[in-house]
Amino acid sequence: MIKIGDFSKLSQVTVKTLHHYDQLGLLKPVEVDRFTGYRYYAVEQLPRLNRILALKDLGFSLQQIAQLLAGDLLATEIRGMLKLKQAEVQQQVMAEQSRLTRIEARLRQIEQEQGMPTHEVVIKKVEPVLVAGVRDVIPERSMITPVFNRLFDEVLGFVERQGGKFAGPALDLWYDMEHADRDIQVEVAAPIQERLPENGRVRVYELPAVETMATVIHHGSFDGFSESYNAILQWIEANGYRIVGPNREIYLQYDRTGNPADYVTEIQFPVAKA
Amino acid sequence: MIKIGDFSKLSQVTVKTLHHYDQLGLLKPVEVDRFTGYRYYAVEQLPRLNRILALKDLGFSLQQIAQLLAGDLLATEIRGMLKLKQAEVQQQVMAEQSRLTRIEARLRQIEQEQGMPTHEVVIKKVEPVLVAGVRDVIPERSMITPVFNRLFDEVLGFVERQGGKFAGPALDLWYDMEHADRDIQVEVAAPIQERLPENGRVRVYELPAVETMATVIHHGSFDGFSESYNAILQWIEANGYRIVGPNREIYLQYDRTGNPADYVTEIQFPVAKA
DNA sequence: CTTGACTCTCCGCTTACCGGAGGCTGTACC
DNA sequence: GGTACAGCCTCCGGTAAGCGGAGAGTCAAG
Repeated sequence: MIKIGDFSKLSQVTVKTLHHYDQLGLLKPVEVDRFTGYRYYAVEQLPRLNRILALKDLGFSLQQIAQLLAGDLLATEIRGMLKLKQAEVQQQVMAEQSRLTRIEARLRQIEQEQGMPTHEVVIKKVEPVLVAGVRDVIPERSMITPVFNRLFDEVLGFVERQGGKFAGPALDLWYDMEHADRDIQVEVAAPIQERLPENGRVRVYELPAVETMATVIHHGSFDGFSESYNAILQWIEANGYRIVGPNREIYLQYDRTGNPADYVTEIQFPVAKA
Repeated sequence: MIKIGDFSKLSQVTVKTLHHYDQLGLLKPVEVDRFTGYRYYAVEQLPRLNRILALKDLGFSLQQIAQLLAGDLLATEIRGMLKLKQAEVQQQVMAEQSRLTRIEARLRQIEQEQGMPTHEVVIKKVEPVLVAGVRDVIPERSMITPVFNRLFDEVLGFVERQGGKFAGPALDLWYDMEHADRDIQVEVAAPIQERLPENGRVRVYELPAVETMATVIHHGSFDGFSESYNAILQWIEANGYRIVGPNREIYLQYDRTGNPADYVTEIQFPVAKA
């Protein structure tokens, strides 16, 4: 029977920690003086303490260790907890490694640009959206703006005539993944609250959810779009993703008659780990 | 100017988190209604929020992000923080991988033994200890106990005669790393509080510190020692360590006239990552 | 005007302890 | 036997990054 300080020295575990384990019931002293409250341990308790430390080292929480040490678990249950933990740690390792990749990419970027990059790419999950959309083909690049304006008017007019309600900013999709210069497949769409009957060229359907969407915010006129596109495409390349669907542009702030410097657009690319 | 809920939907960041960032000063709403306290955000704030998320993804704390975004850092300082973070994450990855190794070892052990292993190996750091020690050679295995008894008497008698004070349990060291059967080099030592003059065969010196010591607690008579030795040696092997010095045995609880079932001994092997 | 969806602040909770305050206790030394 | 002083006790608060909920006030639509 030794005092907590000596037990602490033997086991290399702080007194605070021993207090904590006592409180949790993980490792109770063999005796507690009823008058002074002093805790007395036995060296025979070292194996249990070591077991606690070993399990902690494997990544288990003290709660789980309490279960594991309670002794009322079957070998298969213990095996199950270990398997689970193994999977968790493997996840963790992969996450850290992709973090490393991103840090390296950022370091390279800093060398080049002498400062923090201006375009931040964020991975997010996108929910499905009910939209009214019109698809069309743009014959050549110079026609993009006029065609888009026409398509927006078409879709917005449709929703208005059908008495539908807008539910969020308008967006477009580029089905042409090869970046062709002519005959570009595009779609313009407006999120709506409730399903409307289709009419003419306008289709009403649900834009699919995307589990991993790489996104970047473009701030300012459309002239600078290519910069943002470069940034996100480079990021996708550098972080080992590949594009797996049409990209979207979401017009978070856009007014055809307003100041282009105030425009805010989100560019989205559905991606997956290469 | 949009309300927090809409900003939350746009950015996929919970309202709670936005509250938190506001409080920390990381991302203040462009306007707060002075009467209602309602927060109003602008879509132009999305880039900053995205930058926060990106840095968080790299593993930075919100405090560090606040610094990074304050803008009063030089490019070299930013680079330094990234380099540091990179090293940290690399450490982390290695730690997780060795954790995986340990989990696998434990799983194999469970398959074999149908339950939790009985000997827990723990890595610890050992401080230097001032000891009085006697070195000797044991001609053959059967002589271990008598020789040890004699050496213990020799050391303990020396300390007593010199008026020294014991500072912790007695221990021995096995210099013979090849596990020879005859002419085994051993040392028996007693920790003492203050330096004493050497005398006869007894040397007084400091046992070196060991950064990574693999240890296991053996509970019971010395007959079962080989089991504990097997356990720790297997563990060292399975976890990619190698032995880098003489192993020690520390007699935490030992009384030559007591019940051997109560003995508690700690076996220590200095190791390093292979 | 009412309802229901939002929003506010404040409080407590999470993990595995650490640090410190204020107050006993044990022991070594004179 | 007295007195330091180290050791021990309990209780409280803090850590990072929010989550959950209570209770109260606010906004927009019908």
